[in-house]
Amino acid sequence: MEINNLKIAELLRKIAICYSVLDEKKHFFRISAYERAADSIEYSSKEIRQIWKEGELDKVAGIGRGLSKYLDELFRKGRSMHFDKLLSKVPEGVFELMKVEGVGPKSAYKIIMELKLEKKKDIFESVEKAANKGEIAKLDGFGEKSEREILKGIESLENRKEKGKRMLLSTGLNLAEGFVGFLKEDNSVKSVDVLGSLRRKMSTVGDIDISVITSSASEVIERFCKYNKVTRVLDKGDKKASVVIDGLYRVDLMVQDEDSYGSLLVHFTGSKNHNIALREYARRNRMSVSEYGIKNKGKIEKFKNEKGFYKYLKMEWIPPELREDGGEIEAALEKKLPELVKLLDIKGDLHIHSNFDIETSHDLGTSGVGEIVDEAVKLGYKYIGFSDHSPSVSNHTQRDVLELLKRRKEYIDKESYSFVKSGKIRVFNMLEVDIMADGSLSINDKCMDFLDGVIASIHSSFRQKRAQMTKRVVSALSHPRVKIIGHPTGRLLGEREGYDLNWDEVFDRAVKNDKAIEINGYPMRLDLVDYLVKEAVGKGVKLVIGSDSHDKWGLFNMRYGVYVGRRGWAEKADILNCMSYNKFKLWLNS
DNA sequence: GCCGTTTTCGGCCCGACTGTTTTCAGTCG
Repeated sequence: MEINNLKIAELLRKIAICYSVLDEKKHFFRISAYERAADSIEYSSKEIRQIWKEGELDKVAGIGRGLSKYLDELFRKGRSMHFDKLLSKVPEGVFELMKVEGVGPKSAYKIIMELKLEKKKDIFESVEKAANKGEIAKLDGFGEKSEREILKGIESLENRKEKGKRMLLSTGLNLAEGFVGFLKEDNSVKSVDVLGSLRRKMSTVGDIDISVITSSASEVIERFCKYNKVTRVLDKGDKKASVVIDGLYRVDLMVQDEDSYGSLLVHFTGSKNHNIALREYARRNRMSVSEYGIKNKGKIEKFKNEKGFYKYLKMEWIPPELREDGGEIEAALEKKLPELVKLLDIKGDLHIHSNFDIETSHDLGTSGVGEIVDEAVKLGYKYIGFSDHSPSVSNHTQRDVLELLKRRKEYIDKESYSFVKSGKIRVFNMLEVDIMADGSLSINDKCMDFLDGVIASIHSSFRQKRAQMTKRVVSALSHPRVKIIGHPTGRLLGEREGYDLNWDEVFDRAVKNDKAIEINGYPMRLDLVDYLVKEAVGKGVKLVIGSDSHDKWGLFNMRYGVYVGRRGWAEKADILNCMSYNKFKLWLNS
């Protein structure tokens, strides 16, 4: 397995931990340099190894001469003397034990070294044993309470079947909605907002952040901790509280007065790197930023809303989805932020599966064409496309396929007749065709001629090498009847990593052949991935957002696709299904 | 260890909460 960005980021974080264990004071800034380099690499849209091959390592943000040298050695020899030397000083169990809530590098190191657990295989079991004997409470700086908290932390970690698993954006938004409703029942609550990665609409989120304006903070914090899903209270203070819900997910509450609420919104919407970049910018201009306001010449300037906050820093208001320190601060200063695509800009949905049995080997939808069209009309769409999976290759001749397609078209026409006739909506007869292992397509040209448009997607042979995968996608992009590449990385969040393609080649071909790349809004896919959307937009690639719905409610997933587009800096003009019916049809037929 | 509309040297984001303390260290976001 070749070393990838995530692994490099993990390694650098481990090195940072080594430094803080060994002598945090001495290495204070070195530690944050390693952490920032790790973040930068983890969120890089390109593999760092590739960048190294091209000799551009020192152009990556957060990587300078020192890290370039170590990474160069790592890539050439598979290991770096410098990293290995540091790692050898800190037992592996330290990194494991740090997964426990409230246990950081110092505590983990101290427990393991003082109790001589460095050679133990199951560190959690060994620490549990020691804690039950009261050995941890005896250590300097620990007590009975912290011993109990560590035991609780290990227990809750082991209750979680998959440790550290992030939740889907859709799951997080739904859970947060429950909390918001509950908090709003309190009369003293003036306003509730969902912040953090949920507000930035990241495709997966690790926790839920909620903020409240209230006249009685302690009452609201009490109420928050008593919500029926809360299984554990982690922290509870005057201004904030943290709980675990369903034994799985962390929820943080922040309380603030109305006067400083704008600063709080900025602070807890983040991301961390956006905040750091904001503060560095403020510092360069002799100001200081916190969740209470902006300190200028010894006086704190307060802000009721975010617009005022950013304006004071001479910036445009930055949409939450862009707050990732990906150039948004520079753009906001120059007043050149993009006008991001909105859900209301979407005129049609082209990726919809019906329940018409077309004898496919993949999953069928569960709603009929009639009820789906009805729902689409209610959503205000001007056009939709039915894109069922193509019939299975092994069980059908191409003549069978054409026959099935004809029957399906009759069914679609009949079911949508009244809607189309009344002029409410137009319907495209499309298909989601498989890109086979050799790059050919699962139906022949004659069948494709029968359709209004083709989405081509990979549904098999996911483990091919990068070059072969790229060849498959590029050959589909070169087929005259294929207009859209569906869910281009094939990832399934929490289940399957996406395949890596040579994106430069794919995007260049898409532009050259006037094809579109799909942003799939199915919550588990959200694919094309946001940072690749940004790359694509930068190269002028046309995009289509599709819900990939398998029933009429699935049409609502369009919003998640739009969020991904927004995170990728996409404007209305980048998304083809923001065009009118006539323009879209013209493109489809071109 | 990184980085430059004050700087190739001398800075480096800010604050809450907890536990074990007797003024603070560790952890977290």
